[in-house]
Amino acid sequence: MSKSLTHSYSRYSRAAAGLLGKLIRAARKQRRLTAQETADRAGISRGLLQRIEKGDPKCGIGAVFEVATIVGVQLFDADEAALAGHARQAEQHLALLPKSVRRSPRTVTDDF
Amino acid sequence: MSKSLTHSYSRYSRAAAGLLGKLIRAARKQRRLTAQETADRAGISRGLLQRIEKGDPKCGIGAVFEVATIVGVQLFDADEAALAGHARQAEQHLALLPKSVRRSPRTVTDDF
DNA sequence: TAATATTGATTTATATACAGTCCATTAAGG
DNA sequence: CCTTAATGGACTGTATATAAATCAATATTA
Repeated sequence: MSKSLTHSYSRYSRAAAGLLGKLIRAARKQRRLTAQETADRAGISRGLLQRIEKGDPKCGIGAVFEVATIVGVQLFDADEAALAGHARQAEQHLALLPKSVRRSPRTVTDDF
Repeated sequence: MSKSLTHSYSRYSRAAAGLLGKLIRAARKQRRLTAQETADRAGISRGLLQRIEKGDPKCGIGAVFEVATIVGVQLFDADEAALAGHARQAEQHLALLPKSVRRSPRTVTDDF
């Protein structure tokens, strides 16, 4: 079954993916890297790189991050150390919250 | 063909995906959203949400962004306006660069 | 503690992401 | 210019991402 994913992403998500693609493309050009060379280094195909730069939301996030790193686009702060720090922080914070969530029958609206 | 993707992501990419997952999970708990409810709103399955929160790099970036938005994790600055601005900027910048890159036979090293 | 909801994990079937290839077009640089 | 490389599409086959369903374990609230 599965309805072939009629589902479309929110404007924000599409904008975010598109922006990231453009940033990657600009960064790649700045570094004067060929699409092929960049793809090779990222371990992906040139076709996938095209989709990433075009902002295709269906691209794997790992591949996108990989390319972003290679061309010098940093999504979060900076180095791995910072990343690890963030992760630890997120986890500690998590520890203070209940491990599962019991929802009271409340209605919520999506607005973004 | 296709070697079943022996390729593994760089430490940074894996860390970034993992961090994002943890941030999403923490944010979801803070908002007291059920996994099921969050998945429903994002238009994805609960299983995929689990993988996203676990930091699986193979998850589609669109799905990840969608969930991130829903639970209130902003990757870039803030609102769509800012996003559009960034995109415009990235594009203008791009316009100043050569449309294709001609590489001089130069060797480069990956170090991240 | 009892009752119930949430989670984590696993399994299966199907849609599709991706690699690989080819071709036409465009653009760089001699 | 002319040559050659880079890019943008399109197409195909295969691996796999994803939805859906189920079950056991865990956590929450009454």
